Amino acid sequence: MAVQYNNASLATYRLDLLTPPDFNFWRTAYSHGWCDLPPFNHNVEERTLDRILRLSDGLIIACRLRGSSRHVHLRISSARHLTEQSRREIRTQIRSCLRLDEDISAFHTAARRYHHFRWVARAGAGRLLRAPTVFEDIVKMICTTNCSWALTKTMVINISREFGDPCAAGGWAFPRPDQLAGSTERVLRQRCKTGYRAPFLLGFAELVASGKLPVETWRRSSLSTPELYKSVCSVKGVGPYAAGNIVRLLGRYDYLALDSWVRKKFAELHTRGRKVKDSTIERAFARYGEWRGLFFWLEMTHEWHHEKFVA
DNA sequence: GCGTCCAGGTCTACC
DNA sequence: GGTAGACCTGGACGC
Repeated sequence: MAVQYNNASLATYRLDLLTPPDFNFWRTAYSHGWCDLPPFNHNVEERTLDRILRLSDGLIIACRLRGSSRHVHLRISSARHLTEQSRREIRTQIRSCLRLDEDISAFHTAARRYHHFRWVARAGAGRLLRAPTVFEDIVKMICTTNCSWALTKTMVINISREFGDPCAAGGWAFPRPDQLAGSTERVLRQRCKTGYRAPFLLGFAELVASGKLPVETWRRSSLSTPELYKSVCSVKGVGPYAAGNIVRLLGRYDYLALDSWVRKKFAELHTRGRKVKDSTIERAFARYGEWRGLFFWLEMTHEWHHEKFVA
């Protein structure tokens, strides 16, 4: 679902975001599968990341992001004039997606202590792409559980198309909680292919839309990580794997978020393919303390960084 | 082409 | 606290 830029009625704007010295655009954009799920899209050859954003006045715009040494360059397609307020919102949302305001210098300092992780700081790795909203991250994470990546993509595309608002440049904005809450289990099952996850997604959207579950406050929560993890686990359909990944996107890295893929990858890297208990994996990474979830993910995806990210 | 089996996380009921 | 079975889809496999 590529964003189209050939509509003559669209105005094009350009914005530049200054980035921290320890930031690498493409390693962040391609840090995990989110770049592959709409309303994100990406182009590996051109190293661009596309994103459809919803602004507070209801305007839906398309952005194409490209990185350089100290900037992220945005090309924005909009059907309406972009006010200064709109531009501020776009900057804020993209900065949040790319974690530009997250200080990971302590992580890079820790990484330099380990020979096999020295590449991390040199490469500017460690920031994980996230959605503009916690709501979107959690809906997508539920859609990753207990299925193939192809089915996850199908679910997310269908949810966006069924409930999201169309973008003039092509594609859809991700639906708001109230838009998803207005659905039914039947529609989610049959048209979105979410299967047994339908009541989980509907219940979650209803709680967020009603204000009973203020998930957007979780990114600035003062709760300890175990307390925050417990809150995330309280969402029906979110278990240890999904919660571990969600708290990473909230900026907490104490959980490994084990799923079948990383278990297999760990076995390949450490035990010649022999399966090991989860507790063995936990013990192996315990020494990395509060950053163990991030060290773990970067080790599991080390090949990506060396095969796909050589600058 | 059809039927069967299996993988993939989480929930609930039960022990 | 631990375990078994159900949930749903799509891919692999055998016929």
